[in-house]
Formats: sequence, C-alpha cells, structure tokens
Amino acid sequence: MSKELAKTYDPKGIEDRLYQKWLDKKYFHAEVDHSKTPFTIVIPPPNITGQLHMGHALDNTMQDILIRYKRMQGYNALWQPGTDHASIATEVKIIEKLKEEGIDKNDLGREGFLKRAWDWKKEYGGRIISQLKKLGSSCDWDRERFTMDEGCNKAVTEVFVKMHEKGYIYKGSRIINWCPVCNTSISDAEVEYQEQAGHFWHIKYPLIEEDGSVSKTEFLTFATTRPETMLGDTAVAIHPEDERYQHLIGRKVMLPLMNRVIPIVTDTYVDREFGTGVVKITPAHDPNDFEVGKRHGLPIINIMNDDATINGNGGKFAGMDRYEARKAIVKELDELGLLVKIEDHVHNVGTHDRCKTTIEPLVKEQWFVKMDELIKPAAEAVRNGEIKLIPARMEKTYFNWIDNIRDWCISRQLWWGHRIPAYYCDECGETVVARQAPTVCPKCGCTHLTQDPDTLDTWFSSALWPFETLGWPQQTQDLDYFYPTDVLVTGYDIIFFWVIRMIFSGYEQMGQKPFKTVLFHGLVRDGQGRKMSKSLGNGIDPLDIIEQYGADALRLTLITGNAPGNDMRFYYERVENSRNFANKIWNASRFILMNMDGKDVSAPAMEDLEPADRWIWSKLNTLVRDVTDNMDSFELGIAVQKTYDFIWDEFCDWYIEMVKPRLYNTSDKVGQNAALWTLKNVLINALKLLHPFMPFVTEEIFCSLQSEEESIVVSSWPVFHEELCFDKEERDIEILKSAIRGIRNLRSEMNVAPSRRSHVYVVSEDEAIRRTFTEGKLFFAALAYASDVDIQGDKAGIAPDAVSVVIAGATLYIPFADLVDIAAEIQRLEKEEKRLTGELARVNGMLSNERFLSKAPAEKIAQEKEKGEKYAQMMEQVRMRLAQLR
RNA sequence: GGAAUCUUAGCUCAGCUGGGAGAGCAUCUGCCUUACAAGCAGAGGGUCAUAGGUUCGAGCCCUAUAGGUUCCACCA
Repeated sequence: MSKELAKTYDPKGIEDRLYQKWLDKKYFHAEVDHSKTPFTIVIPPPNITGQLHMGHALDNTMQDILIRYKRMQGYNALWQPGTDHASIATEVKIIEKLKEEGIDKNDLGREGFLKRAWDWKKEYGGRIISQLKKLGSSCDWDRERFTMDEGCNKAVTEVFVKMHEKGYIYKGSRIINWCPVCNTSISDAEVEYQEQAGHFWHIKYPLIEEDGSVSKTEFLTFATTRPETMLGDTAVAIHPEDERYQHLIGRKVMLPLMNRVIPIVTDTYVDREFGTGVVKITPAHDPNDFEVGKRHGLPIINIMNDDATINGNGGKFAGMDRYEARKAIVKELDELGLLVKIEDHVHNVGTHDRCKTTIEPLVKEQWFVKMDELIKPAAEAVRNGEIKLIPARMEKTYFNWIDNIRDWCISRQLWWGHRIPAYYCDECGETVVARQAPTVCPKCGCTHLTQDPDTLDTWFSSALWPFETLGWPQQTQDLDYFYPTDVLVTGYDIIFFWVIRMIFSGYEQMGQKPFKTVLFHGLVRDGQGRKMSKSLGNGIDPLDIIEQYGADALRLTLITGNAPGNDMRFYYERVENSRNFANKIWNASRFILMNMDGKDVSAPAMEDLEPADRWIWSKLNTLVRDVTDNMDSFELGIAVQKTYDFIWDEFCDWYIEMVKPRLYNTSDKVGQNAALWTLKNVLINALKLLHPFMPFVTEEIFCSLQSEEESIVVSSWPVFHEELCFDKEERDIEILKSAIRGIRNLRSEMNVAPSRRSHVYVVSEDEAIRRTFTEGKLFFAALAYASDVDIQGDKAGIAPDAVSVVIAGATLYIPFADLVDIAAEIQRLEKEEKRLTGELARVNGMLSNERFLSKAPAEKIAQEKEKGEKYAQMMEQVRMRLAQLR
C-alpha cells in the first residue's frame, strides 16, 4: 500500500489540493481543435453582488456533471464562465453602502458613482467565482468574462445600433412600470403581482346638464382601488350596449376637485357585470386606460413625479406622497358628499420584484424592443424541435409567454450598466444612434451632442451571452467552433427574463440558435418546502455544507432523486447519507488497497475469471450502458442512483464479500489475482461513472489505485463491451444470492447468532444447479454462515427434522437439532405456500387468458411460462416438505 | 379568468417508450464478522387521491371530481 488511508473519508484538504492540481494541469482549458468535437456550455453568469446559494449550487453542479461527462467522452469540452454586472441589484447595493457613509448618490455624480461601482466590483466581484471553485466547477477560468468588459460592451452597442437601424429598437412614449424607490422604469417581466388587502372606494361624479351647469341630482357612480389617480382622469367609460346608461352617451361629467369637464366615452373594454359598469379613465396611470385613451383620443395627464409624489398637474395635492394624497382626496370627496362607500377588497398589486415597492404605471418616453417580428424564429425553433426544452412541459410556459408578448422596455434610469448609445443634438434635438459618439450633428452641423443618460436593462447584455463570450461581434475562431453551444442549464424562473431573450438574440444576431438543449431545474427549498429567503432566514449556505460534509456530498444530495424542472427539499439527513456514501467508497478502496499491498496484480486470462468475477463485470457492463443512456437523456438523478446502487449493493455488499474467502486463501494465487484485478478495475470503472457527480473523492481514490500523476478528470468514460455480457454467470450468481438470502432470513427468524455456524445441505436434481453451488461453494459457505456445505442430488443423510428453504431449482436444509420447532417450521412453510399460491394464480390467470395469449408479445408469454414452471416446482417442494413434517 | 403541474411506505421523493411497486430517512430485531457502527444482516409498512374509460394488461394513456403548488393575465 502506497500510503495509509484514514478510516473515514475527510474531504477537508483533499478537495482544495485536487482542485489546484486540476487547475495546474489545465484540464479545464479548451482551445479550438478541429480534430475533436466541441461540447459547450455557457454559465448563467452569477451577479457580482451574489453569494453562492443553493440555487447556484444545483445549477452549477448540473453543468459540471454534463461538462465532465463529455470531457471524459473525448469531447472538447468548454464551460464558459463569467459574471453579470446586474445593473439594478448592484446599483442598489452601492447606494446602500454609500448611505452608510452618509453619501447621496447624486452628490457623487455619475463619474464618481461609477468609480465606486468598479471598485466594488474589483473587491467583491470575484467572490462568487471562488465559491464556484469550492463546488468543483470545471470552468475554463482562463476565459472568464464579465458583461461589462470591453468585448461585451462592444457587443451591446453593436446589437443596439443594428436593431435600431432595422427598426427593432425605438424610442416612444408608452405606459411603463415605474419603481418610485429604485427610480427607474422596469420591464413587464420584473413586475411581481402580490395579493394585498385594500379597499374599493365607491365614488360618484356629477353629470353636466344640457345648459352646462353641474347637476345636483344626477351622478355616475363607480369604484376604484386607487382614488388618487382621479386627478388625472380624462374620461369616464361605459359599455356601448349597457342599457342602464344609454341616455348618457354623448354627455359629460364634472371631475371633482379638479373642476375639469370630462367626456363619457363608450368602450367594449368595460365589463357591464363588474361593479356599476362605469370606469374612470386615467390614461397616464393605468395600462388599460392608456389603451382606451388612445382609442378615443383622450388627453394624457401625468399627475405624478418620479418619486410617486403628486406633481403640478394635481392642483392643491401637489407635493403629497401618493398615499398621503389618497387619504386627502378621499376625505375631500367625502366632505363633498361624493364618496358613496368604502369596501374591503383583496386585489393583486404589481410590485417591483427586487425591492417589493408597489410599482406605478406611468407614461414616459423610453426605449423599447419591438417584439413581434423578433420572436418569430424563437417560437419556431422550439415548435419544430430545433431547440429542445427539458422537461418538455416547459414548452407550454414558453409559448404562453410568447403568445402574449409585449414590447420590451429596455431603458433604465440607472448609472451602473451599458449606457444607451443614443445622442441628442443640443441645438436641433436630432437623435443619433451610433457605435461611436458623434462629434457633429448630422442635421444641423453643430458640435453639441449629449448622450442619453439611461442605461440598458441587465438582460439586454445577458441575452447576448452565448455569443458575446466567444468573441462576437468579431468573427473569431472560437465563435465558429464553439457556437452554437450545446446545453443551457438554468432554473425555470428565468425562462422569460433570459432564455427566450437569448434565443431570439441568437437567431437575430448569429442567424443560429444559441444552444441545442435547455435543461431546467427547479428551486431548492427548505425542509418544510418553503423558498429559501433572507427574510425568512431559512437559507442554507452551500459553503457551510461543503465545509461540514464536503462538496461531493453536497453535489450528490442536490442531484439524487431530482427530476428536471422539479423543486426539491433540502435535508441534512440526505447530506449525511451522501457523505456516508463517499465514506463507503473510500472504505471499499481501502479494502482493495490493503489486499493489493505487496502483490503484483496483472490482467488474468479470461478463463481464470471465476463466476463471481464475471457476474460483477457483467453487472458493471449493463450499468455502463444504462448510465450512459441516462446521461445522454439528461436523466442525471437516475444515472447517479443506478451508480450508487451498483457500488453500494452489488459491489460492496455482495462482490467484496464474495471474494474475501478467496483473498484469504493464500494458496490460490490465480484466484486471488483474478479477484484483485476485478476489484480494482470494476471499482475504477464505477468511479469513472461517478466522477461527474462526485469529482473529488473519485479522483482521490483513482489516484491511490493507480498513480498520483494520472487523473480521472481526463480518463475515458467507460463503454459497453459485448464480450463482457455474462448471462449465465449473472443467472448463476442470482441463484446463489437467493439461497444466501433464504438462509439468512431463516436464521434471523430463528434467532440464530451469526457466530453459530451450521451445516448446509443443498439438494437439487438439476446437475447444472449443483455445479453452480459447487463453483461458488467457498463464498456461499461464508455468506450463508455454513460450517460445511454438502451438495447432493437427493436427501440422503439429512436429518428429517432439518429446517429447509425452497428456492427455484433447489432446496436447502439446515439441521438445527436443538432449535427445531416443528410447529413454527410448519407455519413458515405454510406462509410460503400461500405466497406461491398467489403467484401461481396470477401467472395461470394470465396464461389461461386467450386474449393475452393472442395479443401479448411472444417474449412476454415465454417469460410468464418460465415463471409458472418455476413456481410450480417450488410449490411441489414446499408441499412435500409440509407433508413430511405433518 | 387562462394554463401547467402534483397527489406513490410514517416523512421527503424516484419510477425512462403501459408487462409482477423502489430509494433515503424514520421504526422494529440481531450483530463492533480482520474496508466501513458514517457499518452489516434481517423485518414491518403502499386498494400508487377518488370515480369512470381505453387495453389481454394501467402508478404510467384518456375523461371527470376533490385537494395542493406554481406560472401567466389582471376587472377598474
């Protein structure tokens, strides 16, 4: 043994050392190489403000599994890493930090603020990268990118200018979602609706009489949840066919408090069934009203400042906060007798997903991306399967969004981000969109131009990530070779923010899809199924888990039993189990190393392999095929489950136990060698299958079994070999296993101490079965706690009161003279008889069904017949034995 | 209002194209058997939400119902 291995596996120290080795050897680095097929994944760039959380851990573990798998399969695997500037998230963080120092953002000015932001990025931007390394992520760190590095900036400008030229980007006054706290517009996708308890204020506006005076008797009553918006009302709407209000068509009402006469318009948007069937129309502050206003040519009166206080259009309420104004307005209306009643009302309020502030719909001039044309290839790609979404049900969510898509508001009133490459002439007002800042106005020739102060939505640059990271807009070799990428791994929660936008951007800019497959995962929740969140304080830090149990244990926990797109709950018990598994493999390898110590293990001749050796090879072979299939269909949880079961159950609990007697028998050099060679190489292959999931422990053991210089990272993925299918040995060993189980079961029921060995007789009329037992006698005896094993064709010489176990093809007898309890024995056999009766009834039922016989596949019928014969034979044995005892 | 998804062992979840129900944890019984007590051997526990249907055969496909979760839209 080259070195002494600790009795329990301790990932501490090992993980960092191995990761450094991988970096030193440049295993993660990919270069264009036309002799190899590329396999590319771009990382969903974590925010520079971010700290590794469970979502990242899951996301990156999945990517690492795929990339390591493909790397081992000989692909030129590139995992492109990088970070996102996260404009609003970062800006908010920095503002907070400044506030602690008593500095206001505006005092610093744009330049000063940006300097602070870059300092911040330098200090903390690398934090999440080092955390990803802790997890074992095999990214090509030489290629690390940032959404605001020089190349990405170029890409963003290029796309903006090109799309503007094509008319896909335009500036327009439209109703947008405004966050009064972040002081910026946000896109529809960033609005999160929250159910809130509010009120319904029933208000009435007086009608204008024929003579132009305000009626004292006639009113129009309606209900609103936002009474303060009345200051901006420019109409009242009714349904054109509403019988109750026919007489009002063409008339006008007086807008109280503002003393503005506004028309009554008819619009089918109004729901006659809802409330009074009357709606006040505030085009400047409600998206639906905005549309109604457009249809009827109503004026748009903006009554709000950017901080959600009432502006000069609000008359005497100017300067009040929106909620303050609400109170004041309701009070005044009440005093005027225009407040009919107040009802409690639960409704959905749009909030900003980042700060949870109630958003205010406002009409503002912003930049938009026109979506109708752009989205077409993106829809088509998923529809025709060019891009595959996993699980497939995500396609429905995808189309649901696409079918209802609206233009994308991309300008943000923030400083941290890509500044919009639009310039305005100070003299003539001309707008110039250009790659480089123009020095002269093309229209009036003056030299005074000012750049648009706004920046772009963070997702504008993220949308370009799959190609901008590979060098675009330059036509690099990397781009040519690695694009389109292969898989995108991400959470379903950003399908609208990111996935769709990458797809249409890929088609628009590259003329090609950005990736072939999107693999979605769900959310990692806490043990009670709640979202992990800061406010709840129920977040579990993946770094703590790594510290305590190791990265391998964390990774295994996140992947096991998790189907694509499904949420999962995180339990410490499951991490412990994963840790225990790492320990299990560790100890299996210790066992092998101890037994190999001082021996020269060489490849045995095929005929020197014993049935048990062939059995485990055959099992491994099947496993290789199955796991590879699962990996190729992105069934990672299933793949690792199978590997886990193989290693723990088949390899450790059965195979190692089977070969122990052989290893301890020093006279059988050939058998020992076959066992050791099989132990070592089956384990190595199993480790390879496991490596993508648990990179550290597999590498550590792989190197112990072979040499420090080698690495499992760049070893080759196992392949299925026809010549390693040993059907006969698989069947034979299963017979021995069922015999061993039967005896263990029997002994357990009879409370026989393991230390007490017993004589076991194997009786079978079938010569082949007797040979199977003879060949496996050595380990059969050990695992069945047998002092002696006699294998014979009949019951000659077996004590009549011996207890027995019936298995398919044989009956096992154990003479326990002092323990025999005939009554209990009969009961046991009767139980078995009952079980067999049930089985036989089922099989015979099928086999006597003519429609089954005529319609079921021949293979299935043969299978059932075989089973039937087996059960009949066992039944015969059990009944014979019962008759004898009675 | 529209849509998706779930309902499987006490708990948390797997179950690929329909062909005899699985794992981990928990529970119970024995074992420190010279790789591993973070372990070994054994046991108990499920009318696969309910009701229909398709099929020789349904946890899996179809319909309806009940309950849960999520997404989208948002009625002022």
